[in-house]
Amino acid sequence: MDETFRQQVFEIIRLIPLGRVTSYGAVARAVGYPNHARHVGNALRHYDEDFPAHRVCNSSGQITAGCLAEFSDKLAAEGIEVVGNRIKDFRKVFWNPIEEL
DNA sequence: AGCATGACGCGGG
DNA sequence: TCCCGCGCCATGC
Repeated sequence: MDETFRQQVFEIIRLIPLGRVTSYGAVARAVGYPNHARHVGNALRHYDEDFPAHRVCNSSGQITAGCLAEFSDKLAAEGIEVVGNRIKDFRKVFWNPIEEL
């Protein structure tokens, strides 16, 4: 994917409010690429210290295996509980980028 | 050009 | 809800 795609993905994710989360697919739709959820994930393979990548999970509220430990800690620090690899009350804390445009 | 892969999504059963 | 299959699409070999 091109650089602008990544820029927009990062931009949207920075907008996620503290204590809320969203999904790869939702971000993809928000930047105008409805069928590129996988690429959103790819764009997130590297990010800065302060970047809230932990606020992004799949459409069913599950955290990807490799980042489980790190993400659940950060999420817990923001008041979001993680049970197993799943975000508790996902529907409640879900933030939809589209509705915020 | 063909095939596998991946921080994914969705509809069915 | 869980599990599965299929769709999706850039990338790399």
